[in-house]
This record gives sequence, structure tokens and C-alpha cells, in this order.
Amino acid sequence: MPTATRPAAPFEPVRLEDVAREAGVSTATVDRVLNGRAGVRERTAQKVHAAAQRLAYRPDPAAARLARARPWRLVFVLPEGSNSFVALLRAELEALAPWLAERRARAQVVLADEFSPMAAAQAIGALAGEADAVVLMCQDHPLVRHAVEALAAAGTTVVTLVSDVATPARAHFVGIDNVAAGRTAGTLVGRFVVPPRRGKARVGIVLGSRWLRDHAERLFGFQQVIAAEHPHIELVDPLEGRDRSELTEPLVRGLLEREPELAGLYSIGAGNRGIAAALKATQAAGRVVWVCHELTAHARLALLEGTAAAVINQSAAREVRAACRMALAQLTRERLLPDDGRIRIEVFLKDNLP
Amino acid sequence: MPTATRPAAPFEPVRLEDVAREAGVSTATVDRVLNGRAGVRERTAQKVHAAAQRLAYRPDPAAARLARARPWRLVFVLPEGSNSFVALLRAELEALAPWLAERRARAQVVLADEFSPMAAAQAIGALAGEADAVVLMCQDHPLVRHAVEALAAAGTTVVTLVSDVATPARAHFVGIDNVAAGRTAGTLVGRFVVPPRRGKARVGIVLGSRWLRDHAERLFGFQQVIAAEHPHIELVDPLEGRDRSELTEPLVRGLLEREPELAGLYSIGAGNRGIAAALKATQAAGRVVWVCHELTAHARLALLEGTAAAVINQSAAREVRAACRMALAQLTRERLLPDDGRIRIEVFLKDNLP
DNA sequence: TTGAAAGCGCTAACAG
DNA sequence: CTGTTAGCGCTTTCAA
Repeated sequence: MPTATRPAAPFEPVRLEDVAREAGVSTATVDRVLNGRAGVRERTAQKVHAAAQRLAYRPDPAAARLARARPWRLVFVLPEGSNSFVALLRAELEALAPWLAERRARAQVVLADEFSPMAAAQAIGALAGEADAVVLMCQDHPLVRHAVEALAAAGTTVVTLVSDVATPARAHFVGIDNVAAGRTAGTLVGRFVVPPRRGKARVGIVLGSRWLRDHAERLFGFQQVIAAEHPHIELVDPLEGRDRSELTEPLVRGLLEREPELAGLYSIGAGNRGIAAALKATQAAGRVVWVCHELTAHARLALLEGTAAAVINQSAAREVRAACRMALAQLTRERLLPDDGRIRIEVFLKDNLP
Repeated sequence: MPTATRPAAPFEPVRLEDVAREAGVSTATVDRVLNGRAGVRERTAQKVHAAAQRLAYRPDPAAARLARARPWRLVFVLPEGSNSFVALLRAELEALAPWLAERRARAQVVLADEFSPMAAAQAIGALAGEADAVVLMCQDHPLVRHAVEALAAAGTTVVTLVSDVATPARAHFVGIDNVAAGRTAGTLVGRFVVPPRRGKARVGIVLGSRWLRDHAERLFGFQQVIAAEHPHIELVDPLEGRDRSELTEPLVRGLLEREPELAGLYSIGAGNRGIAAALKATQAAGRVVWVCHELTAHARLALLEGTAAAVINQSAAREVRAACRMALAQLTRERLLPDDGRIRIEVFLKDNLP
């Protein structure tokens, strides 16, 4: 059997073996180095890295996946409570199981009290060695940041979701620009509210808490646009509803009593069921231009009924998928699609519901 | 133990070999049958199919990809001409090359005259045996439909893009619901146009041609919403601009001369550069509520300048990617993510530009 | 028309 | 610390 000379392919792929030869070591060693497994002399590791670099080596994800025995363990750390949006995230993650399995991965959820950074930090710390990648949705706080850095230092990939934790230790942030989301709401409310004959139209704001970073950012963007571009509108002082319908409902009822002429309402956080109830009970539904966030079942219904004028959304489905893709891509060094990580600020009217 | 009733183990993976054993043939034969390669007796094929079905076999895409020698050949058939949107599609496809290569696939573009179904049908026919999958963007016409059916019968996967071709022979349609897109435009224009003190506000419409299915659908949705929900608006007769700026510009200039009080404008097709120019030249920019489609560079600029109030978009990037994913999933029988094929109707204001 | 067997490029035991 | 080697599940010759 004569040895066939491989015809020079247009894109001669570089394999692990090529790197091994170039570095003068075995493929096992290259594997160890490139995958950060322990037990390689520093000097050897450097040679390997250099060789890989020189040859522009890219691992073949298909081969890696095929050979891999244990599944990748992804852990999602999410806020506990009955928040519809978090429920959506979880449902989507569940639906992803078969897709993940096909990629030798599986995901697990851990809940942590959203308002206790201490609890979150503890939950994160407990994950070292238990997870290959951690996807985190929680408040940015020094304790949390520290836990993330420790986890990353231990070799775990960390991806932040929805609300970023500002440390270079996290590999990616999957979520939207909340200032831009607030500005978008501002433009919608500003243009939907018809300028009154005289005086100004009054518009209310409900948020969960000023201390939640994303809420504060949305508020900022909203106020900015209204002030700069919609002089016919005057904003009422923001109300804090703790993201809970039991609280937002009376809050909005009170607001409507004080402001019978209210022309618009922007709700920044959760608790939309309560707001819809208040608007309907006071006959304000439809008359008040109401814009809110997150296309949950309640919001969808409000849109269809005409209670809500528009819903600004970050797709829970896309976010979960993007987070999984980012985490896996990081773990396998697989190529990412150009903007697979970018989440759009979606605007839904009753007409373009998905 | 002859007939083994396999208890559904947690994740007992079924392999090609299991199917082979169950069917009493070799793995090579199973491969031939399941991948539609020639040279297998009908009776054998049936046994194999039955066995695969019984065991709920799903091929491991990683293994398939690793073993596969030849790349999958995807061919995109797109309308020729200088349309910005088509240019975006092409650019995106180019950017996808490395990603495709990693999946043992590569894509190629063939251009066909959009207004000649005959030419399109010919181009499609020529692809039999040349492509594993064809992604098609062209007018629905009996000739085209016939060509698609012939191609599919020859074993090629066909995916339609942007504008559907109504035949069960195509595996998927990747695109948006254009009636809903038109309705969305209707709601935006209806709410953005301030109701006049007396009389009605007049709103113009520019489309490419009534004979383009997607344009006709958008027009329908738009008229529907305006008529039903925005009685303060009166629509001017639609103008046809053939999707070309040289034609749309004078058309809109003329319109503004005849209708100096024009309050809104909906442009359904391409040629937005011309429309923007006309609006700016006549000082109508910003005063006229202009809503258009497709976030091209021109449209983006118009939004930022305030000439356009909103842009309704179908993401070219997502469409190309979705089309590739659908085609490859079909080819490899790989699992698709729940709604990887669904393209959203995106609404962009100056504030939520990606 | 069918089967046997050699890889695809990587991972992971197991030796050394 | 490093190398050898046996697979992972599929595709693809080559023989029968």
C-alpha cells in the first residue's frame, strides 16, 4: 500500500497532532495545556502555547465533543421568588435540555435571595469544583464580585445574565443596555401621549427599587428623553413597588386618585399584574398610555386588551440560549456566531407579538 | 432473551450500531438507508427504518460531522440588483463562512432576476446535483414552484427566505409575517400622528409594486389598522416606486407638493434613500411621521437624524443564520433549538438601535 | 446489494 | 510530569 500524499487542500486544517509535533511533545500534553488541566511544567506549557499560536490552531469542536466523556456542568444562579420573568428563564432552560445533551452539557438551577448579596455570594462560592460554568443573575455588590473573582480564579467560566456584575473575571455579559431601554420607553410614551391644548400632560413612573441597578438605569434613560425631547410632558415622582403586584396595585390606584388626568405610565420593573388591575378598576385602561417591560403572559394580555400600549422586552428565551452558547463556546473554545451574544431591546405592540 | 423491551433508561443513547443489530444488518447499511444513499434493497431499507423508529434513533451530530469528508454545499439564490437589503444578506453570509466551515459546510450565492420567474426557475433547475441544500429568495410563481418541487424530489433540501414559495416541497420558510408587519406600521403611524383639531390627518404610502406578495401583504395590514383604529387618519392613494430611489424621490416630492399638510408616510419597500432625500429637500423631515422597513445604513441614518420615526426590520443577519441552521439541521437531522427558525418583526426607534 | 474495517481529531486511562 | 493508546459514533472505502 503506497502512502498517499494528501492533496493540498484550500484550507489545510491544523490539528492537535500538528501542534504536538511543532512543540516537540505528545498530543496528550498539548491537550493538557490547551485545556488547562494540571500537571504540566511551566516551560512545556509555554512551548505548547507558542506552537498553537504560531499555527493558529483551532480545536475541532466535533471531535472534542465526540471524545468527551463527562458532560459539561452549567449552573444557573437565579433569584428566588415568584417573578414571572425568572419563571420564563427557567422554563426556557428546561426546554433546552435535549439541545444541551446533544452538546454533552446539562444545566442546573440554584436559587438565591435576590436582596441578600451575602446569600448570593455564598451560593456562588459553593459552586467551585461543582460547575464548569456558572451563569449568574444577581445584584452587583462587592461581596458578589469577590465571589465571582474567586470562582473564576478557580477555573470556572462565569457569565452574567440580565444584570451585569462589573468585574473582568466574568467572561461575558448577556443582557440589554438598560439606559437605552429606558430611552426607548421615553420615546414611545412621549410620542403616544397626545399633547394637551394647554398645560402639560402628566406621566407616572413605577419601579421596583431605586437600588436595583437596571431599574435605576432605565429610569435615567426615560427621564433623559422626556426632559430633552418631550416638553409637553411632566413627570410625576417615581413610586417604588418592590416588583410585587400586591404593592403596585394600591400604589397605582392612589396615583390615579391624585392625578385623575394622568396621561401616561411607565412601569420599569415587575408587578405588572397589579398595575393592569389598577388601571382597569379605575377605567383608566386604554386612556392612560402605559408602557412596561418584559413580555410575560400578563403583559401580553394587557397589550391585547389595549391596557398596555407597548411592551419593551428582552427575550428570556434568547437570553438563556445566548448564555448557554457563550458558556459552552468559552469551555470548548468553539467559534461564536458574530453577534450570538447580543440581546436586542425588543418593542412589542399588539400587532407584532411573537 | 430475544425481544428485548428496553426500559427507557435515563439517557441510554441509541447508536447506529444498535439500529444495525435491531435490524439485523451492518452499520454501513443503516448509514446508507438513513442518509438516502443508493444501492439498498427496498425490503432492507424498510427493516432499517422500522428499527430506527422503534429505537427512536437520533444520530450524534458530532460524530457525523467528524467522520464526514465532503462539505455540505449550500446555495443561496438571491435577486440581483443593487438592493441594500440583499447586500446585507450577502455580507452576512460571507461573515458566516468560518462558522459554516466548522460544520463542514460552505455557501455560495447565485443571482437571478427578481422580476423574471422564468429565469429564477432555470437557475433553480440547474442546481440539481450541485447543491445539498438551496435557500431561495424569489417571487412565488407557478414556474418557480414547479422548479422547487423538482429539486426537492431530486433530494435537495429547499428553504425559502423572506418571501415564501407556497409548496409543501420546501422544508422551511424563514421570514416574517408581512401582514403583521404592516399592522405594526399602522399602529405606529396611527399613534405618532397627532390628531388635528379638525378634519383628518393625511398619510401617504409608497410601495415597490402591488404585485410583490410581501408588499401587498404589508399594505393590507396597514390599511386594516388605520381604517379600524385610527379614524383621525385618511390614507392617500399608494404610489409605486419600483423599490428604486431614482423613482421614489420624485414620487415623494410630487406627493408633498400636492399634500403640503401631509402628516405621515409609510414606505413599504426599498428606495428609502430617495424618500429621505425628498423629505429633507422639502423641509418635511421630522414633521412628517415616516415609518419604513429594513434597517439599512440609510434607514439607520434617517432614524438618527429624526427623518424617520421608526423602522420595522427583519434582521438580515438572523435570517441568513436561521436559513443556514434550518438547512443544516435538515441535512444532518440535528436537533433545532425551539424557535431558531422564527424571525421577529423588530421595531427600531432612534433609541434602541443595535 | 451488503459487510468489514479504517479512520475523522480529540479525550482520558494507564504507564512510565 | 509526560507519552502511549484505546476509544467516542459515524462515514467511507474496498471486498465479497
